[in-house]
Amino acid sequence: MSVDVDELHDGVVRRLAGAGRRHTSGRRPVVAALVSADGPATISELVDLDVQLAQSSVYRNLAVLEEVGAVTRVVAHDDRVRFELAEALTHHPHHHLICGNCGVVGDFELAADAESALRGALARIGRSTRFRMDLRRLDLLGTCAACP
Amino acid sequence: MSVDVDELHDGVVRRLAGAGRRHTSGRRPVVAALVSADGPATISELVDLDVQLAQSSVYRNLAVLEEVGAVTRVVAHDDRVRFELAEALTHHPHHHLICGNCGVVGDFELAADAESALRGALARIGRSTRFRMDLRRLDLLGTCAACP
DNA sequence: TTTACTGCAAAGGGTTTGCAACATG
DNA sequence: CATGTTGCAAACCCTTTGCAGTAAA
Repeated sequence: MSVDVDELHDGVVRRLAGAGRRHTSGRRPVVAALVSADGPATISELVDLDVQLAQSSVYRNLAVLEEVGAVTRVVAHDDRVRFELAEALTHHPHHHLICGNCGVVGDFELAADAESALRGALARIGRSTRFRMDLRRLDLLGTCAACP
Repeated sequence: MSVDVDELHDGVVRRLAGAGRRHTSGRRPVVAALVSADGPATISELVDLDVQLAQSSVYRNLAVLEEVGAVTRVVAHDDRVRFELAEALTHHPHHHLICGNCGVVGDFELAADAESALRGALARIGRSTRFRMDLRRLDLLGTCAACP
């Protein structure tokens, strides 16, 4: 991921501090793992990366980091929840491609014109429904290369 | 839902029979509940509709109905899984609007031109990624009318 | 020094499964 | 009648919570 890691780290610290939370030895590796992950990571993946960390702490830290706006919860397949760094920190707006078979999640970006066209269409949809559309999430289901 | 219920029912029976499964008293009410539901229903909603049914049977029947292509699993919020009748039976292609706050799910359709434009864009995305895009699912996250 | 945070283990809650009885084709 | 199906209850698995000790600011 081509992100300035230090700047990203500062962003996390700033957000934590702003909410009266601390930047601890248990949070740091979680963020680091999310930085190096090439897509939304499951909790068990994060736990496995650092056996030192207690599962419960990872759960709690992800909750805090989400609360603070540093990470985003990604709902993909039916089983596990996944997390990724918030776009506010990565400056990499993207959407998700979900494999309907195995549940793996990938990221993709839309070209600027496609993105704005889509946003326009969605805004119209939002007006005609009982939903306020903000395109906070656009997930697509397909089949990944590894699946039949 | 403006669907020919008898035809739909026949479709379910046909699919079950084709897979060597039986159309039973436990499956019928599940399908009926999905027909009357105005959107993807959670399993607990389905169980509550007919207290006669054992939870485990509802789970198993939904799995069978999905296997047979009669119902579709909808992944929405982080907690509960939802199910809806397969489009092959309802002939009502649609996408989903998910409330990012409370998790409620609504359906929506795209105008034909918007739909085909979107499909074109997605086909291009699929080619540039490791995914085979088939637009089997297009879920959008917004905020429902009932949430702040 | 205050109080957020951590680890451990136990509790929760939705989903799955084993098994014996039952019902469908 | 052969075998798919059902109910019940126990087993599972991921996630959450209580608590006492620890460590950030």
